[in-house]
Amino acid sequence: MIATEPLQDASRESFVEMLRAAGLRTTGPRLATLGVLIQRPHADTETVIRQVRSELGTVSAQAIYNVLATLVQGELVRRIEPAGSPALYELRVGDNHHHIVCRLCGAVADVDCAVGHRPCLTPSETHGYVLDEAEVTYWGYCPKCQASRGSHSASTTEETTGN
Amino acid sequence: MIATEPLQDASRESFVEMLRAAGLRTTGPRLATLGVLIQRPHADTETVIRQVRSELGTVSAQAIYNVLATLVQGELVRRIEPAGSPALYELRVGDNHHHIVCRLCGAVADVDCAVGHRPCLTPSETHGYVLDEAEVTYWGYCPKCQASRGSHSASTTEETTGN
DNA sequence: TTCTAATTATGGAGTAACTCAAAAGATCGT
DNA sequence: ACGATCTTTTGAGTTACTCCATAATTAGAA
Repeated sequence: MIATEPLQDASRESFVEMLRAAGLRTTGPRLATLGVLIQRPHADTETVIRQVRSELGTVSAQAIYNVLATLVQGELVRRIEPAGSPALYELRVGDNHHHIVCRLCGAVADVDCAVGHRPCLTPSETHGYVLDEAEVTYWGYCPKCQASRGSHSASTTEETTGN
Repeated sequence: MIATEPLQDASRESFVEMLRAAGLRTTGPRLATLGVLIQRPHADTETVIRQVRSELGTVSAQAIYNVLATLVQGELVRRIEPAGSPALYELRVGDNHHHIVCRLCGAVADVDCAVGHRPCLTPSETHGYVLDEAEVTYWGYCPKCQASRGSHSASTTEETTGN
């Protein structure tokens, strides 16, 4: 499942459109990165690098850092950074959804936000701050880690994420 | 305001008690760290190191990393890690309060949680996860950064935090 | 109070996850 | 196809840690 994904090919057209709509040039690393993120929501940088390389051959890590930063800035990609985890990236943007993170293996799952737009919650006291977003991170144990409780056998398998 | 703070001396007794209650030995770096955190909620490691040194003289950075980790484990201190920021530490534990973070300067303020115990929110769909905490981070602009909008003059002054 | 066992601090090395900058290369409007 | 502009490469540098072996300190027993 490394060369010529049908899924990728099918999405390629829309990726090009997405990039153009954001005023960005279409380059190999950008298309490949979008392809990885469609297949692996919540991928970290290292996963994106590995997957993009398996598709395109040699690509510098710096290029991927640039691509991800550009896509985030262009609002095609959202970056999250749960405590203790490196940055994770996802294609789902604009719906202000939230995340559940497993304390043991770091697996991430999406949770729809009941409100759906930012900020979905507002505190009673804002200390003079002007708020535009409420980010909610739920912490707990994923199904797999619940099974192997006590024997803390983390990091061997993941769940909803695909690192 | 560097040597012999009255505040510190007043709190010293209760710090000793806190440590003993958690089954921890009372050492200089630990007492000094607690002292710093009472004066500067949301201090980062580097701030704690600097302040502890100004009080005790030479203390290794590693010692402070150890102290902070120990205090967090003993539940005397809470560690938060807003995206884009190094770890921050605070003495307020056990009330499940939340935080407002300034997008420009990183200043952090506390927000009381209406519910007050964990988890204060529960999502509709948990994907099989067992949840024990809902962490809310509000993002926005602190009063000082609102004043200097557009001219992005961040990082010069802080607000509620004291880095 | 002194000793001993366990814990804690030091110093030095090492790592992950980035960021910065200059030069070579690719993209796209014309 | 051309050239201005944007991307990628290459390589160095930074931050915020973590790991380890050794030395120092502490708490509680004798």
